[in-house]
Amino acid sequence: MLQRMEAGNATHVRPGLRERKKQKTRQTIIDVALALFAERGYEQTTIAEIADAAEVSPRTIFAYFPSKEDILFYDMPEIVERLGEVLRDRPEGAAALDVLRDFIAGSLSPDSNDSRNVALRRRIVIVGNETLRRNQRARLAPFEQLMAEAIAEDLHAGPDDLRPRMVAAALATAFSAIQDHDPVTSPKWVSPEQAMALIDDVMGFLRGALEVPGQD
Amino acid sequence: MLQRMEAGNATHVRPGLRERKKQKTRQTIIDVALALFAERGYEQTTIAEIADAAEVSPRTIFAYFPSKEDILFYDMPEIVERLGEVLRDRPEGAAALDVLRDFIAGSLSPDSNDSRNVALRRRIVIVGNETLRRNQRARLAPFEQLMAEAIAEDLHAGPDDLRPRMVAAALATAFSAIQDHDPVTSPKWVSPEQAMALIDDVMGFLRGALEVPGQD
DNA sequence: GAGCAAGTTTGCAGAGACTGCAGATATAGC
DNA sequence: GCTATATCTGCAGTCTCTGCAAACTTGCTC
Repeated sequence: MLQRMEAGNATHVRPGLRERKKQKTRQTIIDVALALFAERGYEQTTIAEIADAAEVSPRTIFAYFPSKEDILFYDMPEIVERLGEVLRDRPEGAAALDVLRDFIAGSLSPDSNDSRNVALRRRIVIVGNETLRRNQRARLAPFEQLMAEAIAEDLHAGPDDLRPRMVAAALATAFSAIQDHDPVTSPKWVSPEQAMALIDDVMGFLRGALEVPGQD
Repeated sequence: MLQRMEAGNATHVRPGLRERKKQKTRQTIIDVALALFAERGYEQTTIAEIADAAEVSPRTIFAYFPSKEDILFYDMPEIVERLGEVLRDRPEGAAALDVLRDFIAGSLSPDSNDSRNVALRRRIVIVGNETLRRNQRARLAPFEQLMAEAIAEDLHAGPDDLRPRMVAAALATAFSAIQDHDPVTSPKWVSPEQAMALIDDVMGFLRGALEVPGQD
């Protein structure tokens, strides 16, 4: 099912044709869907049109994504997973907030101009639609959950201590505020440096909050 | 269109038959819908069934509520409005957090056993459904918005200061955590006293956070 | 390379939310 | 009672999403 590559990195494994084809189809669906959403709006784009542009049947779309919206938010599950790993594997004594800071720093400097454009286009689509804005916020819940758990560990907080969840919520809010800063009126990335300065402010604020005694 | 009542409070105005009938229909829809949701689950209840039980046509349901979900969250717009008023009309110098505290205190002691049961039933319905849980969180956004604005005023914070939004998010999170505390496994109200103690903890935490210097 | 098992794609039929429209019905005010 | 106006309803239609079974691909074995 998996074939080792003869050349190059010995641990690198090349998936079979079937798997590669699937990945390609998935990517095509994402690409054409995002293009259509950006061009004519999310609601104005039907599954049938996406299927048509991706040259698959409408039924196939649903073999890849549970819902139309999941096409737009295609990368969330992966990111949640990565964050989960990072937090789980953090060395003893590494504060959750520090790990989070670095994780966010990492996600602020995207790999390529291309993925930058994809991300930007997507943000414009989301901001332009009430329902999507709502649901984006809702989709942050898994992140909040992970962050809250990690912070709770750091604080040795019991399940009834609301502080971890509050801090996680504050972080999620701050992060989306920074990320979605005016993508319509000024469709530019906040420069990564600016963003990190803001994040560090936020971290400072939250650290301060957690250090105030008398709460437990 | 409106008729003054002959007896009783002189400023009291009694709506015409048309309006009263509308209110009654609306209430009936809400009642039967909540009953059906509680009995057989949200997804398992169709608009047609609600219409049937409320003795209106399915089409009429959509004259009253923009979507099936809005039946379940029927009271949110009203509460948002009330919170908006309370915050807008707060006397000079009354801290937003204090006003919020009182507002929450008010909403924790419902008028009647009956409305208590309605609220409890609804929470069970929501908690039992992934999508509804998500969307409940998302529907708190207007509250967060109002709170953030009021807090920003108190702090004389500029639009780029993220603290008001963070604190508002923390509050929203804390509030729903308290309210939705285990409604399935232990379908009981947290006693209002307990709840207020928790809220006061939360308030203390947030006040502490905002007092830490060095952030602006 | 033929052939089989397992995975993938597709079409079809259908449920269910929601919308626009136009005709029927009810209320308000005279 | 009569008319203007608000409300209700049925109808036809769109769209997302699902289950199912038949076609098709791929991977593997002989």
